[in-house]
Amino acid sequence: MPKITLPNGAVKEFDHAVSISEVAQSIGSGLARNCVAGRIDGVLHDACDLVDHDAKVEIVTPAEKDGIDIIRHSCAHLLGHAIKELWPDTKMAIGPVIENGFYYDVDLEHKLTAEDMEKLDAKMHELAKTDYTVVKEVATWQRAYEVFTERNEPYKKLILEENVDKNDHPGLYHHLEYIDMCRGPHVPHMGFCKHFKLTHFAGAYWRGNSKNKMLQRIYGVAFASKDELSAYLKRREEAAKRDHRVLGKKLDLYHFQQEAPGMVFWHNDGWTIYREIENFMRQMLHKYHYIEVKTPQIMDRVLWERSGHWDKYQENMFTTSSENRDYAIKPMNCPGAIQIFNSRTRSYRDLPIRMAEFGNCHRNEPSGSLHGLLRVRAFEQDDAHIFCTEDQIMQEVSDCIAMVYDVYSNFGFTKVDVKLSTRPEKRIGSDEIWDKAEEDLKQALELNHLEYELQPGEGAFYGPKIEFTLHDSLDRAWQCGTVQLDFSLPGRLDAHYIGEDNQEHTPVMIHRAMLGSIERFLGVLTEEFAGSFPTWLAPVQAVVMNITDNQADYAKSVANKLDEAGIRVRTDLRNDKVGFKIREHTLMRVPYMLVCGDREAENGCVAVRTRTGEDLGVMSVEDLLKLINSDIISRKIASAKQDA
RNA sequence: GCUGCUUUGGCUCAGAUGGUAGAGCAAUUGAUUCGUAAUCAAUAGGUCGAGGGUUCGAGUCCCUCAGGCAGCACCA
Repeated sequence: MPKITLPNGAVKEFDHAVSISEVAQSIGSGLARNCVAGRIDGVLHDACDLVDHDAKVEIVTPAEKDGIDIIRHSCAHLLGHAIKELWPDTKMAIGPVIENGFYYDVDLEHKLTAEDMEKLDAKMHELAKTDYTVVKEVATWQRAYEVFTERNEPYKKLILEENVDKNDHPGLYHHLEYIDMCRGPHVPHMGFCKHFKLTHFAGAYWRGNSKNKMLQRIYGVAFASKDELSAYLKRREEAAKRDHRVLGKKLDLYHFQQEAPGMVFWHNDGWTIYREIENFMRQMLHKYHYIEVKTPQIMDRVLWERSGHWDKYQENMFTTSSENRDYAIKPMNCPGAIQIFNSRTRSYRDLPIRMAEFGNCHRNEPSGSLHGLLRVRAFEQDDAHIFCTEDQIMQEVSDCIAMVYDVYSNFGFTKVDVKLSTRPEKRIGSDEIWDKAEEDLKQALELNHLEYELQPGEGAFYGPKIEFTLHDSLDRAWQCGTVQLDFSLPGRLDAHYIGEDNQEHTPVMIHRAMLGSIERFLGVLTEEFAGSFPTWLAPVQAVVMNITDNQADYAKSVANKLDEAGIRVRTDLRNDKVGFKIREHTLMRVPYMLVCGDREAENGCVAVRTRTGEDLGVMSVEDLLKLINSDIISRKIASAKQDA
């Protein structure tokens, strides 16, 4: 006699155990039609699952996140159903839900092609259209094993053997002829799975391990409605236009070429932004009381052996040799910083020492990992190493975090993910110091009121770390800022200071970057602004243009005034229509376009138009300067974030 | 690095079934001097990522290498 409490507080009594779909039916036929699954006392269940005790029951529909995710999950099954019809010898691995969609990893001799994707997509739609009922079977381990033995599904059997307890009751979902194993829940019938699209194929290792066989991964997106699906696809298209690799070419910022894979040729305009970012960071270094140093690009291999990098990262280091000595091109700056620390005797009174370096690093990253500016082989870190005592960790880390947000806010970033990675299994240092270090990082995060994701076991072997992640236009995450504690390197490289007790102590080293690498940061920034850099960063801040040759000299004089005032200004005196020039510089995202016609020349004024198409009217050069300078000083970002 | 795809003039792209390359934009030149997202015309410019091979003949088929793209793996 279950008594069922609904979300609105209403209570329904039944004289028998009822399924969730029956509960939905008892509320209304409309809700029943939309019932994808349900929650019994907060736990997700299939619509066919029975409620046999007093419980709170909620009906899950496609209107909520769980509902649409269930549809996505069922789409993965649908994919399995369809692919087995087209290629019966396909071996199914795993098919989970991901953001906006799903994928399925399959093992199939035949290499799937673009045409195959269309065929598969069509087959899935065809099957879903019949709105067949999905039948859930709660099986025994044995039964499931037999099913997949009979169906020749070695990966499903492996999952059973390695991941499922023999006393468990795995769910078998029958999609007509096709059977998949899943915790569920799944849709009760396939009519829910209408608005999906297969998007691409890629390789993926079984169990995510590169030692294992590579399977074919089939990606798809799915939504509750046709509109949501097409809106999503449209968004993707728009996002692709903001790709920093596309914009980098269009805006003439930089280029890559075959002879230097993963290394940037910065053009004037890109390099201008780069330098502005550096300048800004130097101001921040001053504000947060850092000193700045510069260390050699190449150092003897012995140093890298001592630091431990040779052992661990040899494969990824560029090397060179001369006169029978082996050198490594630095992949990071810490050993260099320690040499400076070690260059004289340090007292506890000197600590903390905050030693910044715009360090150029080279890492021989795997070819397949290179990605525009976001993953390169040569880059400049806005690096710093803080040498401090254990007691100072908390304060220093907290200051670093505050600085990260100070820095990011100047660039207008709103979506910053924070992660805390704690002790891995293989590590150095005592548990006591790890306890303290992790606690310090945690407290520092909390002190700064940050929500963060805990990543247990993901820390470096030498210490825990905080990561700050930014996102590109397709929402791929890129680690930029980081604050890492290091209990290893100072000791390995003989860093020490004299303590209050007149004894030698090893300092703790905090390794920290705000932007990460200027290259990556600039890449993310380009996508964030869709190329419309705020005025303080814009490579060209204003273009002065004439209407006819009559005003050429006047236009030049205006440009000169701006130039003398430190504005990055260019002239466009070409014999072309203003409309043409406006269009061109708008596409180049120049913040201010200044038109000089006879009227302006007579009055010593300019007509001002912004890249967003706004007409600011006619004003004096002095007023214009005030306007531009206020943008620059405030690092104004409004109106910059427009679509590409 | 792995799997798949891809690589044609500065850029973006066409070039079924193999018979020695086309367009738009940009560029150059000329005309036009015309007030806020593209004035008109003409000209020039590729041997098709590199190297092999098959063929009477290859941008077009095969192999090797390199770059790029998507994802996986990696990311001090």
